[in-house]
Amino acid sequence: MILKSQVEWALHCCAILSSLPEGRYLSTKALAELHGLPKEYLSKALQSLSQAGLVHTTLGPSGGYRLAKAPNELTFLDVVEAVEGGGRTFVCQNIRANNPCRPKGFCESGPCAVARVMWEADEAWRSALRKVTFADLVQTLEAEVDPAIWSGTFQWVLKRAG
Amino acid sequence: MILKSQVEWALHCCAILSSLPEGRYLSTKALAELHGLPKEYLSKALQSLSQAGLVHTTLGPSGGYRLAKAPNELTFLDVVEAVEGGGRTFVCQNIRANNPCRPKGFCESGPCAVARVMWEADEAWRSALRKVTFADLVQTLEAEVDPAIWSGTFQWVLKRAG
DNA sequence: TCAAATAGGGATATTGTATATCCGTAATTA
DNA sequence: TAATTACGGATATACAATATCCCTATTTGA
Ligand code: SF4
Ligand code: SF4
Repeated sequence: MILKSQVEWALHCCAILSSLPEGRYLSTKALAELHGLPKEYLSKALQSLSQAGLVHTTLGPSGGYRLAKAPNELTFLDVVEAVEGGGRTFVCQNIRANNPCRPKGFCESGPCAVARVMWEADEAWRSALRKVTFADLVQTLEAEVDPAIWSGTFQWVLKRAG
Repeated sequence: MILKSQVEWALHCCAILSSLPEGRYLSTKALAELHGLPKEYLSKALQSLSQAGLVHTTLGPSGGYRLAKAPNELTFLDVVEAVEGGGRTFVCQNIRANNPCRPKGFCESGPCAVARVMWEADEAWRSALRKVTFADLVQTLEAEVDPAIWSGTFQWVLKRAG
């Protein structure tokens, strides 16, 4: 059970977009170059973000992406669910219904204890991701990343932002 | 990102083994029949439990599986990790290393903020599963499952347990 | 006005993992 | 001794993740 790599890509892209000045847009091409990723495939991840309403887009030269909300309104969970989907990690196949001791046509009353425990764990996972915003992330990165690289990257991005 | 169905199978099998009288063993064949599952494939899941040391096995006729620990010592996390593996759901591909603004050979100092957030969420998930034991589960099931089916299943199992 | 650049979407190929089955071996029991 | 079991290896199948390609509509800017 591993998250698709698109999740990492989308998280990094949103981190970059979070520190983009108001009103500027950054293209798929720039984001792909910056992270060393296949442009066409990264585009799919960004489209997922767009469909989820997390980013805003413009067309044409100098077009691209910007965040649709302020960084402190955008959570990790938003991004993860946009590309990974909001489904449960535990899908119940209702194998209890195969129990030969049950009378035919016996109807179960709701999800059983096993499934509920697993779903609570899912919720704990989501809850942890919901607590962290991209404002938090940028703050941490600013403190941790080498200042030369940080500002170098910022300049690199600004030069390409439309 | 979906858990394999083996996880559900293993959880159900451990639930059954939890209410098995001390010293008795239940075979793959019986467990497969009870849940309506392919015997050969279910066997792989049970072998995972065995390799993880969660169950004890005996060979020959009347052989099979029993829990290696008491039900209140066996957690959901034990079983889930035995069949799904203990790896992280977020695997960092270190795409920050592709940043063209970085000097060549620049060496990152440990995992970055993005990965840490994701790993903390994983830990929250694991923590939730670690809190629930099979003693808890059996207690819940006894209270919820139709008494006729519960005791019927118990008899069915006893008849086949070696 | 027009050429270039962009997001977006559909089609498709490739890869990898989950699912499932089959068979041989060693151990154990009745 | 014959039947039954766990176990592991090999293999086949189904499906999802990964990756690329191509076409369209839109917008920019020269
Ligand atoms: S016991 Fe729970 S998890 Fe298992 S099949 Fe029934 S509802 Fe699903
Ligand atoms: S920023 Fe974090 S998650 Fe992304 S590649 Fe670097 S270490 Fe991995």
